[in-house]
Amino acid sequence: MAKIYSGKHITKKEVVIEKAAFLFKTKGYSAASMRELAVTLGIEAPSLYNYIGSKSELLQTICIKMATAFTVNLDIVENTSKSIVEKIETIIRFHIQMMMNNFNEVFVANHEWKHLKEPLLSNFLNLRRNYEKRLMILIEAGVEKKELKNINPYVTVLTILSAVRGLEFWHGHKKNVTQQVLENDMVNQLLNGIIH
Amino acid sequence: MAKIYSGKHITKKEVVIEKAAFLFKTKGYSAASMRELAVTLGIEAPSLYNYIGSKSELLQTICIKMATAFTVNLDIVENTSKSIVEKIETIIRFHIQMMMNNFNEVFVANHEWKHLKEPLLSNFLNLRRNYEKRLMILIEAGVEKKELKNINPYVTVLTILSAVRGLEFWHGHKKNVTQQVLENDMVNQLLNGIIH
DNA sequence: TACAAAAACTAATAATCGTTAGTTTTGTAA
DNA sequence: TTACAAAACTAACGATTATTAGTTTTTGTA
Repeated sequence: MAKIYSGKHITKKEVVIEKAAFLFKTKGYSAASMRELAVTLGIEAPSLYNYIGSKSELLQTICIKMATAFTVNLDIVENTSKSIVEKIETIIRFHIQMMMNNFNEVFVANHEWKHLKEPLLSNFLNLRRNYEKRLMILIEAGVEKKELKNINPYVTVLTILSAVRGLEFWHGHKKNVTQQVLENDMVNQLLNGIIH
Repeated sequence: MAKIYSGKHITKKEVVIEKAAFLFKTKGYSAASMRELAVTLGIEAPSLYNYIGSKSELLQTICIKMATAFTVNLDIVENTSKSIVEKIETIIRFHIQMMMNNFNEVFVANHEWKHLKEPLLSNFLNLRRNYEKRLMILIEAGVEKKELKNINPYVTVLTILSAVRGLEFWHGHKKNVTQQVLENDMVNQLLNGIIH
């Protein structure tokens, strides 16, 4: 049993997924070839099929894994006794941390989901829609309790998710700002604005 | 001279670019085929080359056109006598309007630029970097004049641009919110925050 | 050391890609 | 009506794609 990689209980299939995420992020799903993926693993392309079923299965795994991670976190946050504002802040910080620690996979889920095949495409979009809906309900509750201004919940969710998603650009400019400053300032701008 | 389309002084090449932008947005640059583009124009693929030089030329045209549009707008805003906050608001609103009126092309420039070939890739990235830098200088001036809080200019620019970019998701949910509400609420959240 | 399974390989498939060459059709202007 | 150019066509190219089949090598275990 030749191992292409060995370390910290990680299965070989997981290594393939990891490298695939990097490749899909870098070149885009369609432009990324199985031959190129194989090279990064030091094997020939057909050998990949000892670990995976198909190229699109790789994309599926990545996308569903990320969607599930965010959903699970939301489950947890919803069941805490924090204030609405604190809950929102917690969620924003989770997004930022996911962006830091699972950059490639988050990026792929954000950018390449459109290449998913049915029925997984619908599956993924449903997960995302439900997630957004639950965030909107949270915002609405905040408005009701006067914790938040009387703003449109949809626009608010859209703005928050988009801003956080934009951290993909920061990834190339880490020198400019530390992660702590970034996290705090972004949370601050989204919750408190920038005007003095 | 058979015309594939005729209307409002638009050249045939411009129609090709328009349809290409839609296709690149929908399927992604790599997954979009010239044969498919040709079908949307009612011609065969080789006939496209009567109007354009190559597939990648189409992407180039779209990306540079958008980058230039934003730069030109910034030139104009910088030379007005508005306050810093007003300038930022004007820029945000321009981004939102571009997202509305040139959705396909803005989307492509935002998502598919990585498939540009050198030296146009560097060219495009330079335009974008310069744009961001000028926005940062604007923010810094705002902090200096005490118009803005003492926030990190880089994070602020990142947050604003990302939030505005996220309007691509709104495009599929127009029913939920009118453009006016969206524009006002987003400007408001970015400048004033959401906390009461 | 022998055996079985895991994991690599080579060779080849059918499909699709952007693009070129060469030819025919179409439309306009003289 | 004739002539020319624009714009369409068909046929085909070489390259690349994901994937399969079949075979050999490697590896862990008995």
